[in-house]
Amino acid sequence: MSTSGQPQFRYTQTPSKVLHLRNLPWECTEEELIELCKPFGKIVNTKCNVGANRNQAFVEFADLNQAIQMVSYYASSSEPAQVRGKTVYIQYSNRHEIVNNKSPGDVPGNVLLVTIEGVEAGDVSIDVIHLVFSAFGFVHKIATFEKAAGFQALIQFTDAETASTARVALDGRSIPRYLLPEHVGSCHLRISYSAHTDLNIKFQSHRSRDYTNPYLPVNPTAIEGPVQPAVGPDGKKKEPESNVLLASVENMQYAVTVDVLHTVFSAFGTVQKIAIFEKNGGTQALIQYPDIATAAVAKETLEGHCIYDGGYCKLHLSYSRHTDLNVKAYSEKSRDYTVPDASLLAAGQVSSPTVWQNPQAAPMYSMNNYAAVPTQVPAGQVPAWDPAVQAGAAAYASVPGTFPGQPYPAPPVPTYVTAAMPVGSSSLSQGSPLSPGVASMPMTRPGVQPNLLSGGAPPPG
DNA sequence: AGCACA
Repeated sequence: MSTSGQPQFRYTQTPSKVLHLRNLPWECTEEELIELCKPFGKIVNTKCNVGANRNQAFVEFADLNQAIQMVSYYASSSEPAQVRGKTVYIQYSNRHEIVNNKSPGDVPGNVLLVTIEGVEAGDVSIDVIHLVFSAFGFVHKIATFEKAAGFQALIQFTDAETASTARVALDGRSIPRYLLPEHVGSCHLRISYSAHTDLNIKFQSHRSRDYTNPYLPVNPTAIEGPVQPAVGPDGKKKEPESNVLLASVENMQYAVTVDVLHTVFSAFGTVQKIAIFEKNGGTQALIQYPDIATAAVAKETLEGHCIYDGGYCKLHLSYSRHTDLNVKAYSEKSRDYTVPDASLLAAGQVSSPTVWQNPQAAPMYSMNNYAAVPTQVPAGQVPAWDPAVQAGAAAYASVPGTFPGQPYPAPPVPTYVTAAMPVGSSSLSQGSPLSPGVASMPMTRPGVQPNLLSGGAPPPG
């Protein structure tokens, strides 16, 4: 029994720089946590929304005495520690440092990632989002998209302070009912920070806005409506043509790289951009041509054909909804051949480990949100053929413009297969012919000759 | 209201 008047705890009471806080409101943000604790000392780390109910948190002070100050203060205070009116219980943690803190979404920035729970994309208009967030400061840009996590929006403010204010005020709150369709029940906002600092908005559309640039063109495809209008004149379902092709790769026994795709699709004209991504367990790619006509020819010619003999890497092509991909100029999974000094980029980025950004941000854009969002291709494995990539990159520096509008191509032969490479028939050979590294790159087994488009025309010669 | 994550 106790006669000391001090509360007895089942858990250790050894003082620690780290305090364990319980009974927090589940909406409690790091900012609120810091507000509560910083009068007692310098906070070097936090971890909030911990536990099944997300109602616990840890705060680490720079100095043990500061933690003791806080515990002592509230031990004798008549006013309990409170967050949002809830009494918060504070004790020493049984650990002495916070480890593994700070998921990327906790790192403050001027762009917020807002997840709107319990709604579909059509339920909350971009204007409503704009209205709600404009209460805290000038909203520069908004990009919205749908992910497995739900309907999400990136909101760009002027600075991290404004973003933080909005986050503190709105995280865990709901958009007012009168701004929503009647059928929407609750719609809580979950807000974290994005790693982005400046969104790349290409069009004003139902899914993205740039309020700093009223003259930004309206996207003719995006304005049509939510998803896939795709009805032909006869009322039959028909995907609208596009200069961007969506390729899905079936039976992918061999690596289908940006370089391979570039070689294959360049047979029909200038390939401007390529992005590779995973979807539903399969590999897909977006290939951007300058115009629909070129894309149409490529689509008709390549559909159902295989990149390699033996039925490997069979291509299925459709038109993408995108018209202009927003991809990294040079990454493992994407290429922008319209960037003038792609070779410099390549040289710089291939050797730079900082190419990959915030891994948490990546999944949100990794599927097919290339149009409205600064694309981050998910960090993949280091390619086994990395040296070949660099060799290939060198070759590609001369690629833009090397197929000047060649509208109806020669039969697509495997330009990267040494035996079949139409040297001299393509300006690819000028100055920097495809290196042996590129030529052999797709081969994972020496016994199998990549033979583009089996069933197509035989290679010349 | 009672100790994270790997």
